[in-house]
Amino acid sequence: MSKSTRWESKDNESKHLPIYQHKTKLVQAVRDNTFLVVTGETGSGKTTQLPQYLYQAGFCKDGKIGITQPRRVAAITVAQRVAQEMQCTLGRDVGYQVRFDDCTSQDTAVKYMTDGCLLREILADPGLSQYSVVILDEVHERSLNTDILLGLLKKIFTNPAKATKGRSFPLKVVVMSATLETDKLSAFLGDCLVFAIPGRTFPVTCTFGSAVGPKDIESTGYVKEVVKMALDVHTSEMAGDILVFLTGQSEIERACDLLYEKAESIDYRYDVQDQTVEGLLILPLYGSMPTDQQRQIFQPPPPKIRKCVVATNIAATSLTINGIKYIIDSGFVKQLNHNSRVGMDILEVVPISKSEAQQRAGRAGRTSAGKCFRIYTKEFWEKSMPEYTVPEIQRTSLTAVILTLKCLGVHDVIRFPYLDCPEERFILEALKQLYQFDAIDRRGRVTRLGELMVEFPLHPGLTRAVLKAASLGCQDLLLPVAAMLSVENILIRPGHPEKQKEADKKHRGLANKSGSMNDFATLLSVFQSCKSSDRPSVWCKENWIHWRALKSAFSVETQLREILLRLQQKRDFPVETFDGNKSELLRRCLCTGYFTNVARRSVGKVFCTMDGHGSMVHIHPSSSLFDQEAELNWVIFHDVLVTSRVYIRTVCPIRYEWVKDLLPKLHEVDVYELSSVAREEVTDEEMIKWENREAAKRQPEVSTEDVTKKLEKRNNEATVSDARARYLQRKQQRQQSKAL
DNA sequence: GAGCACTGC
Repeated sequence: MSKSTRWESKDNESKHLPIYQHKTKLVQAVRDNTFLVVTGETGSGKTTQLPQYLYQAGFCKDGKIGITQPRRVAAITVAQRVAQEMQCTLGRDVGYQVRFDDCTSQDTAVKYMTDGCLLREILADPGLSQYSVVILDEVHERSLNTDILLGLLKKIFTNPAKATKGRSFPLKVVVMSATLETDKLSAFLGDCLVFAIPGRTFPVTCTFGSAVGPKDIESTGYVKEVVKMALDVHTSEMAGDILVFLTGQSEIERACDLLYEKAESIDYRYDVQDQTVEGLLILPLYGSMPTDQQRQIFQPPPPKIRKCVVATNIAATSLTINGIKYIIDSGFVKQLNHNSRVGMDILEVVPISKSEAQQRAGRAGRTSAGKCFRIYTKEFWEKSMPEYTVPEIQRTSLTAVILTLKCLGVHDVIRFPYLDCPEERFILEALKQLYQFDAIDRRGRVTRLGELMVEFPLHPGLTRAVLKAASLGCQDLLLPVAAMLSVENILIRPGHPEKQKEADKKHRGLANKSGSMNDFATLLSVFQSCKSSDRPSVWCKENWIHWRALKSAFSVETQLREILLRLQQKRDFPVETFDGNKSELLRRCLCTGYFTNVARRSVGKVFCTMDGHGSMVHIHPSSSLFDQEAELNWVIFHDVLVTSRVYIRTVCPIRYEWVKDLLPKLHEVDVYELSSVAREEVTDEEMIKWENREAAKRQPEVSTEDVTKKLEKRNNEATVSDARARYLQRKQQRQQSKAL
């Protein structure tokens, strides 16, 4: 008996899914078209069923079916469910692949994976020769990797030679999305067929409030307002759990405190149609919360108790809580925006988009009809909320992505088919940075170093430092540091002042233990101390270190080490010797990747960045260099944090001589010249002309003193001061509301 | 003198 008939005969609930009646037509549509857009809201069954239909229809005869997801858990859980439905062992016919966890085999025909994994696969096999069907799921979420995949798949078919290279059967591409902007998707893919499948969710009625209007974008009054609304719902609505959307940990904790206070003072004994609600169970939920505490959220509440979860956006897509009937929407979210004018990422509280508001509301209609209470006015909805969230590709630093594209042979990264084009200056900034890191040459072609760099799942600067260390034979110094910098924050700083003091003291102890006033060295020391400890989790607890984060740093370090080993086994891996002072080795390696993040002491405690923006920055108080006056004139830093000031974090003192030869590179390239190079293959003659012109333009040697002075004159760009001003305003409001 | 959401390789 063939496998497919075995599955066909299996009568289960999948036959009752909305997608089931469209099975034949859907399979035919995939057969007849190269591109197909499938839309359907949650509950349509498209993610679990379509791959099975295609399998049964024989699409796996020549190749695999690959389905991408933006999140790891989704890839894993969906694969588990499909394996169960197909009655096969997970990892055989049906499997999944995510970072650190490859559950596939030679036989795997239906493979769920994260979008990042497929992107990595394309790097090794640009024609995706192993696949007969590629399905991109959750495309409406517009994750960076999914957007890039979408462009790459479109591009494959604009070049028929590439599309058929290495394969004897056609590649089919299915793009799955919620019913948003489907016309745009179809148009992008050459007006391809759109197949709509009805969803299976329950209606959610939405009401607007009166608390937050268009003028209140800067207000923090919404914390109080959501609390009031939650209590209203609790005392006047039928049984069913509440989910409140706020923006961050501290707000959530404040809201929970207020809820406890107020809930005790009201009479919440209430009867509605025999369903008695006697109490309220208040649960915070945010990403950095310990995992076991997060698990509590999923427990059904005790009888006659109503659950009220106060969460960040983590509850919008990543975690699904059963039994939610009421949503309270603050209308705000914390969003990381890259600003190319100042070369900084700024985390800001902004109004959500209308589509995001609908997504939040939808969380109330998964098991029965629900209600969504928006605390903002209809006017706020109309005037302050954008239609759609700006896709990640338009608000993030593109350095790593552009390198990936270049390595895939996409020379013209400006005219690459983006569903939504990033601003040109974002692309130019990325090119400039890649040039500064020697990942591409002046003609925009990937260098040998760039080819090595693309293999690492790290920021290119950090990768460059790792590669430098590897060529000097001291990778053991850099690999742990790179791993520690690419996981969640390692040092825990609790909310209570007493515990804060204790944690700070421990952290200062760890910094001193590392022997040098250097935050990177502290990270290395923490990594090594914990690794050699008998009971690492206990050690972490004692030292206020985030054990979950450190564990993932261990995995990252192992992965980086494996990648490096693989690259070193190839023939021409660079080897260098170091004739300086051994104690400087770590810092010297860091300089090769962080010379774009150099700051020089200006006046007093103020430092000035040397990246061409000349931003005024302060050392963050969590740094071991905070308040260290002596001899500290030049530093490199890992990142920037804009709050009440512009702070640099994870800092390390350096000597000017170490970056002297690298710094001119920061001012060498005119991005607009680079843009013309980016657009087209340039002939040798043109290149020579261009280089001559550049050389003529290049100014005579300028001393760094002059550069600094010039830069200090310029204020930080408006966006940074705006962000600071908004931050200060919020802070002031918080203090006022506390005083009241 | 400290106020950072979420996701991914």
